Amino acid sequence: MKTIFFGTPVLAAECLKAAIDAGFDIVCVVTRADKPQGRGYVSAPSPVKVLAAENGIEVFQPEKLGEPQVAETLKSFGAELFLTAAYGKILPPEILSIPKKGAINIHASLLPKLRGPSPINRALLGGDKIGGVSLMYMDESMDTGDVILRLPMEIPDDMDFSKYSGELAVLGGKALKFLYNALKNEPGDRLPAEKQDHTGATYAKKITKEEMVLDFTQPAALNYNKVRALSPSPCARTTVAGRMCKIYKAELKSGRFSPSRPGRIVSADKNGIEIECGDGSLVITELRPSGKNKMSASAFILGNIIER
RNA sequence: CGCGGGGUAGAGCAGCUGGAAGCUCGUCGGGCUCAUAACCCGGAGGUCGCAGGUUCAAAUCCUGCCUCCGCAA
Repeated sequence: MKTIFFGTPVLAAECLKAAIDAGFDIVCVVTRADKPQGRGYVSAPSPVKVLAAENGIEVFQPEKLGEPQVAETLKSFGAELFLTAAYGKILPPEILSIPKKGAINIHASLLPKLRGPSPINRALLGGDKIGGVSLMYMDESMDTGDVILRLPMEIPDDMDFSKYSGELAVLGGKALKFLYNALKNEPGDRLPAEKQDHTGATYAKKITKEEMVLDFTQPAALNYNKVRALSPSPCARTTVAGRMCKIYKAELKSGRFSPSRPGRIVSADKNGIEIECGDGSLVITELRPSGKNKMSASAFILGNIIER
């Protein structure tokens, strides 16, 4: 089944791999144009592009999707299906209408919950107990199309971003496998899909820099969720001993303190750096000071003076 | 040429206005104690990222390189 794949970041690359494994004949990969990024401002290919190159798949990197040439180029591949995963752009109607089997998006939430760019982070930030992936037909707005399949999974309290993404990638692989078989056995072009309940929709907007900073006047649980939702990237931050640090791991500790002073360092020892929050406290166990490597809290304490 | 901070003992750091390599933890040996992640005494462990240069003398100044990281996108 000739398919064109759209995607850019790491997660999309994992989906692409899963799609290849599932049996889709990926004839072309569309990904964002290389742009200068990272330290030194060097132009780097997207993870999807790298993977495509490894598999000998043609890569197409249009600047603007609206231009007629783009649609022409996409048509020239004669693909029956478009598959997207975190491509980052809304496809215009003239492109959506090209493949006869439709354009299907894989999204990391149980739609209509958490539509938008950061469903994974938001699920953890919100302390959701259930998450998953959805397959849907794309329409002209963000994640609002008819849903083909939802695969749910439980989210344990101690799950962090990297773990959750990993598990979602596995689920996504299963979803794609299902999709491949379903399309193969489908006499028509479209699979059965149900409309979303738009009244129950929530939106997972991007994480802002302000949100990454821990706020110790807030309950410890909230800060804990922040740490795990953003680890290992982009990472929750705060200043410890006067240094900006990324916080990779932390533990939750409930309890009350009589002279309530949020942000106070309760203790700093081998077990970590315990900081009082609005309700309970947060024990930082793994962090990275700016300009340094990741280290355990106990190591950090050895060379830094911690004032209570 | 986007901006910036590092690379010193197993770990985390100080020293960097040039002149005997240090701190905390760990580790090893011994001691104390009913006992201890406690305390006391003692020891081992470092080509100061690499390569040049300046100097009587460089971890410390200069040049190049390697490498790790933060910001911004």
